[in-house]
Amino acid sequence: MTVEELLYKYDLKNTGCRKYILSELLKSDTAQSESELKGNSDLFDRVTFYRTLKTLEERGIIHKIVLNDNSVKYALSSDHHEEDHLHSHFHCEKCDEVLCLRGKTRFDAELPQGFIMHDVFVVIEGLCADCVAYPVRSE
Amino acid sequence: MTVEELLYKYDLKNTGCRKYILSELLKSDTAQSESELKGNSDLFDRVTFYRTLKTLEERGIIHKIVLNDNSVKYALSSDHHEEDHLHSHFHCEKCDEVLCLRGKTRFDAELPQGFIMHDVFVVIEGLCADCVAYPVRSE
DNA sequence: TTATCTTTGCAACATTGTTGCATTTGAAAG
DNA sequence: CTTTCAAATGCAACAATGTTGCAAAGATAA
Repeated sequence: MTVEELLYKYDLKNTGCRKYILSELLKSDTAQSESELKGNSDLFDRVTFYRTLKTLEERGIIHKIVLNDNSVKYALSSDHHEEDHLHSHFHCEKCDEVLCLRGKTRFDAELPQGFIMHDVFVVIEGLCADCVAYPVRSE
Repeated sequence: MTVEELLYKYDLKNTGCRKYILSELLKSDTAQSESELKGNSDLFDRVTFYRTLKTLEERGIIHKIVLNDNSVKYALSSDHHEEDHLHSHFHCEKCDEVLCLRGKTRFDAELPQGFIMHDVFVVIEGLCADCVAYPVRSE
């Protein structure tokens, strides 16, 4: 799916910053932070980035992942994203990559009487296969 | 357990900000944000608060909960905290209270080949019993 | 092409995280 | 009770991020 198709599908105008962000996210299979998305390109204002990410998130094209160090990353949502209330991600402590784990996790909770559960956000901290296989000594 | 006993147990000096923060956390059964802890008291500098929370967290007396809106709350750790690698909390969308759910949750994941899991952080978003029972209309 | 609604850039401000350094304080030793 | 020293605190300062208002530029439909 191309960026243009994506924007058309979600009834959003075909603007520069949106195209830029979506194409960056389409390129990579891991979630990206705002600064990773920006890279060293100074194409758009910081506020434009902020608002564009907000819009894309509100429309459900992308979703936000808040990590335990309060950093934030963004990833494309899958089609059946809204139906799923369990949002699981893996965060590599070494290389900082974030991977969506849709459908690969199970969660269950006994809440106190009267509580209602809407959404569950899971962040797994650990090491990805690359960082296990090729640990970097220099640090 | 008193604040003084707690500090003694963890080999920390009996200082003003530590006593203040720990007594606030002992009072309440829910997690508190830095500003909630502070209240409108101006007893300690912002940086002192920040560093004290950091120290208490590093020593394992308290732990940090990062919510999906990137706000942060703190709660006292239970004794067997270190052994447990599943950290689950409930966040009420309405009243913003955060409750620890130690031992009340189960989690399971199929990670890709070679990945290693260290810790799992879960935040459940929903409504607490009070907010279900007495919904506030004005908003 | 024009008209209109949306997006963007810029200025500005709030909150939070973070460090360095000088001063004060806790508590252990004398 | 004093001295002493490491540790804690307050202050200044800066970075990163979140957020709003407003004017200028851009996208799309007529």
